[in-house]
Amino acid sequence: MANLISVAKLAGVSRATAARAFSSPENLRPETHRRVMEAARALGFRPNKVAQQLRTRATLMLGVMVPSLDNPVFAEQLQAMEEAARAAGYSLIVTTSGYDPGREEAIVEEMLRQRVDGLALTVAEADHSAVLVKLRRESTPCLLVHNPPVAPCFPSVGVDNRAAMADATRYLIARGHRRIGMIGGPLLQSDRARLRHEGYREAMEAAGLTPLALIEMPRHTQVALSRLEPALGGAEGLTAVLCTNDLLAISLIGELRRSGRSVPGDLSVMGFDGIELGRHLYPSLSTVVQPRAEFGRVAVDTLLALIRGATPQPLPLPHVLREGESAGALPASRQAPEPYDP
Amino acid sequence: MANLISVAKLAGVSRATAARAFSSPENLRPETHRRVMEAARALGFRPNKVAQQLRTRATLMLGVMVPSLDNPVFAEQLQAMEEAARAAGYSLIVTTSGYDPGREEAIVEEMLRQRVDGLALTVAEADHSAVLVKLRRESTPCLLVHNPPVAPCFPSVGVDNRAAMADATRYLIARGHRRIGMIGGPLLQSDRARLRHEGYREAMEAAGLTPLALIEMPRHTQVALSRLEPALGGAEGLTAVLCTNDLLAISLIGELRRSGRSVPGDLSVMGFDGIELGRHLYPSLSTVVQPRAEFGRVAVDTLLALIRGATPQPLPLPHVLREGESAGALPASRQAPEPYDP
DNA sequence: TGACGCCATGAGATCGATCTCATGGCGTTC
DNA sequence: GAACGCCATGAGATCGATCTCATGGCGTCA
Repeated sequence: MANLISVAKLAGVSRATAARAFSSPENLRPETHRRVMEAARALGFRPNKVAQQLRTRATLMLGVMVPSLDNPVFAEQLQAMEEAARAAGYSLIVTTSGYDPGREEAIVEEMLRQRVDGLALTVAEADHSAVLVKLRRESTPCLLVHNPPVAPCFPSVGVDNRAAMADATRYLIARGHRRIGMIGGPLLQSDRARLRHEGYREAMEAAGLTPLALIEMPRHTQVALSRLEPALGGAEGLTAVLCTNDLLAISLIGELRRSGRSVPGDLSVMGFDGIELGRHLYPSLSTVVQPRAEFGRVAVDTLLALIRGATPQPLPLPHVLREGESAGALPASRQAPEPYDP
Repeated sequence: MANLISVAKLAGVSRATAARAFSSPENLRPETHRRVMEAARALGFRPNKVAQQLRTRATLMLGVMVPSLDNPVFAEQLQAMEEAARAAGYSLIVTTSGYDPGREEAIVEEMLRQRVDGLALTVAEADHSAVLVKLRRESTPCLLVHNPPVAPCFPSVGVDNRAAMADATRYLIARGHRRIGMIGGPLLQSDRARLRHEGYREAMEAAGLTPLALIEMPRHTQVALSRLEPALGGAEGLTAVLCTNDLLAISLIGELRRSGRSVPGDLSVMGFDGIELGRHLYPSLSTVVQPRAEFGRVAVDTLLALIRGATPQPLPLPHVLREGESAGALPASRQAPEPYDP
C-alpha cells in the first residue's frame, strides 16, 4: 500500500513536505500542495494511523469495558458513547467482561498495551476490584461508568443509585404500599445493586416500614419465580416489588402473568434503568430512568477532560422516575390490617 | 513508560535479545531469559502493541459496524463476536452507522486508516452501498453480517431471510390464518426487511392467499398503531401480523393491548430475530430465532479465514421458529366466510 | 547593494518494536 | 588439532509517519 514516501517521490518533494500537505497545508505553496494531493490520489494513499499513533504517542482510541451487551442498558450507553467519541475524533475498543474479574484484568492489560488514550470501565465491584488497584499505579486516564465513585481515585459517571432507589421506594409507599420487597441479580457481582438496596432500606425505614433482605436471583436478566413465591403468598404477601434492573422487572411481570397473577393488580412492579423497550410493553414499565444518551456524552466528555489533564469531578446524573402501568396504587382489597399510624 | 531498550539496558543485553525473551524464549539461555524478565518486571515494562502493529503490519483488530446498538439483535450479536474475537486474540473497534450511508463511508475510511485486519459490516443497503463499491477495490478482507450475499464479492453471514419469513408465514397459515399482514421499519433502510417481505409473499401466494404490501412504520423500533388500524377493522380485518423484527412486534403487542385488544385473541403477532427478552414477556413472543451466539462465532471465524487468505463461502445459518404465546390458532369466531378450498 | 528576515522546503532523528544476517564461542568428529 | 556446525547473541535496517532544525531563495529596507 502506498505510503508517504511514494507520494513524496511522485510529487517530487520530500517526505516532510508531503506530510505537511496533510497536517498543515496552509504553510505550503498552493502549487506544492496541489502536486502532493494529486500524487496521493493517484496512488490511493491512505494515511497510516498506526504510524501516526506510534510517532505522536496518542492513539485517539478509548477502551470501553462493560459487563455484558445482553443488557440494553449497557448497549444503549455504548451507542451514546460511540457517537460522542466519534464526534470528538476518537474510536472505541469495546469489550465485555461478563462480570468476571479475571477477564476484567486481561482486558485492561490488553488495552494498556494497545496504548488507548483512556479507559471507561464498568467493573463488577468497584471497591474490591483488582483491576482498579492496578490502574491506580498506571498513568492512563480512567473513568468509571455506573460504578459508584470509589475513594478519590477515579471519577465516576452515573446516577445516585441510592437516592434513585429511595425515590422509587417512596413512590410506592406514597401509593399505599407497605409490604414492599426487592429482587436483584447475584449481589456479589454488582455494587450498584447493593447501593440500590440501601436506598430502598433507607426509604422504608424512614417511613417506619420494615425493609426486607434482597431476594437474590441467579441471573441479572431473568427471574426465577420460585424464589419469590414464598414472599407473595397470603394476606401478608408483598404488594409491590422493586427490581434492580429493567430486565428483571420485565421478566418478573411476564412470569407473574403467566402464573395467573395480574400486574399491578396483584403486585406492583418497578424496574430500574429505563431501557427504551419498557415504554412499549403492556403494562408499560414503571421505572427509574437513567439518562442514557446523556450518560454516553458525559462519560466521553469527562474522559476526554481527564486525558487533557483536567481533574473533572462529574456530578451524579439526574435520574427520572417514569410512571408506567406496572406499578399502581394499592388496591383497597389489600389494605394492610395494621392500625393506621401517621 | 519503559520500552524494550531500557529493559535490554538494565538486563545487559541487546534489544534483539530482549525482544526474543518475549517472542521466542525457547532459544535464549534460561539465565538470559530470566534476567530480561526480571528487568522487565522491575521497570514495569508493557509491550507496545502500536509499535508491534507497525512493524508486523498486522493490528489484530477487527472493525465492526452495525446500524444501531439500540436493537438488541445487534448488541447480542456484538457480544458474541467480541467473545469469539477475544478468544482468537483479536480486539474489536465498534461503530454504529445509524443506517446513514454518509456515516458508513466515514467509518469504513477511518477503519482502513487504522489498518484493521478485517471488517465485519452490517450495511443498510448491500446492493446500492457506496461503501461496498469502494471496498471492492481495497484489499482489506470484508464480511457482511445480516446483509444478504451480494454478487460474488463479499461473503455474508446470516440466515436466509426469505425462507425464514416464509416459514413464519406458513406457521400462521397452518394455524388457520388467512388474512395475514406484515409491518416493518423504513423499507429503504433495510434490504433484510425487503427479503423478509418477499418470503411472506411467496408463502402467501403458494397457499393461494393474497399477500399485502408491507405496512411501513416510521421507525424500526416502535410501531405507530394508527398506520395499522385501517387493516384491522371489521370482519375482514387481519387476524395475524408478521413483523420484520422483534422490537416492532413487542411494541405492537403493547399498543394492541393498550387499545383494548388481546393477543393472540384479536390478533396473532410474530416477531423476527429471537431476542432473549422475547421469551420472558407475557404473552411470550412467537418469533423466528436467528442463532445469535453462533452468529458471532461464525462471523468471526469466517472473517479470520478471509484474513488468512482463504475464500470461505459460509452457508446461511439455520433459523428456528420459536413458538410463543403471541401467535395462536385462528379463533373459530373469526373463521373467514370464504368457501373452503384445499 | 548589502544585511536582515521570512517563507518554503529538505535532511535526519525518532517513536518502539521485529527481523535478517553476521559473529563469536564452544562442542564434536576424524 | 583443524575443520565444521550449532547455538546464543548483537548490529543494523525497517515499518510509516512526525518533528526539529538547518538551509537556500527572495523580498524589503537603509
